[in-house]
Amino acid sequence: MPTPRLTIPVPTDFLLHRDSCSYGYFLLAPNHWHPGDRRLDRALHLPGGPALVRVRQPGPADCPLRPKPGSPLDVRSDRPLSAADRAAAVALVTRMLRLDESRDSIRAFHALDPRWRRTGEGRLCRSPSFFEDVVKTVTSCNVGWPSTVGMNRRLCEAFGEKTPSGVHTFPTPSRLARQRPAALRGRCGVGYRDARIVELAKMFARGRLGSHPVAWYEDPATPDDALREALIELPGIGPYAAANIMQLLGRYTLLPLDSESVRHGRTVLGMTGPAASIMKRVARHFEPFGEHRFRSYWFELLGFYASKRGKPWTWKRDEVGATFTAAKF
DNA sequence: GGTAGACCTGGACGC
DNA sequence: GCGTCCAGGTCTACC
Repeated sequence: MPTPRLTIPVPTDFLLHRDSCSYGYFLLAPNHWHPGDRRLDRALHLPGGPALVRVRQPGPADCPLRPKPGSPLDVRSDRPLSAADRAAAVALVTRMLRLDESRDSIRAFHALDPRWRRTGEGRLCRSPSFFEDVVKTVTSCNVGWPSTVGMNRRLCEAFGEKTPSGVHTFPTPSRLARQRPAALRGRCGVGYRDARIVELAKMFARGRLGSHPVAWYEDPATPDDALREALIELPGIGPYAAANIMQLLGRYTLLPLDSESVRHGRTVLGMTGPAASIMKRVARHFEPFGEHRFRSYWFELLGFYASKRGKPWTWKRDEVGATFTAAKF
């Protein structure tokens, strides 16, 4: 029987507000975090058509905004969901919130870097699809954060599908693959990234990225070195983007070094000198964290942002989106 | 292999 | 309100 409601079990350490607001993508359309009632809204492509899901993790009756870790997610949709819709929604939310990342993986990270054991931080949110993660990464290159926010919002508005409540999904590869680059540039303000995004969309729509099937990139058995090499061959993907995509694929060995890494080296780690030298020293600084070094690096950055603006789950998307840039710290 | 400059947008700044 | 400058990662041409 179609119903607009479902429950999703989570790992015993999972906290929605902490773990869904753990990476900047939670601020990018079509994601919408509501700090007031600690709810994540997200428009999804489901077998029966687009639907908006509202994800909450209810706490006890006397304290509904303070769930116990591991409490199941309460998901409500803006339309009834068939069995196929429900199965797809569970799979997409699972990828987004990394519900399939084991507690052992989080424990291994905390064993190497105990600074995050008390808070329990370790999961990094991502997109419901590999394609969206790649496009979001491309839109984050060579621009400040407000531009990334704008590009993703306009991509959804121009080429996403509307759910019954009027929220747009993220565009599918096949939809973007059919566009002329000039349409993306004109309607979404993606600038010179236009042809690169369309080319990536065509590759995803065909099921092959460069010389490998899409599944090869998501396969945990694919060696890190081969994966990085293949990613860098893709249009719009350089060393920074490849390292970022790798962490989104659950490989935390590389650091996506950028201007923000230099800012962190200077203001938090007390490094001085030219940017290129600081980047190398930041990379060396995190080497002791081995295969979890990105998580150590990122949660250090996130802690710095939190010291300036409060915990991420208190950030309002539209306010933070307009003003949040590393250069301001 | 390393480096310089173009790419495009939006924010900051000066007037 | 307008014009100019600048930041940001990738790509290409060139040495």
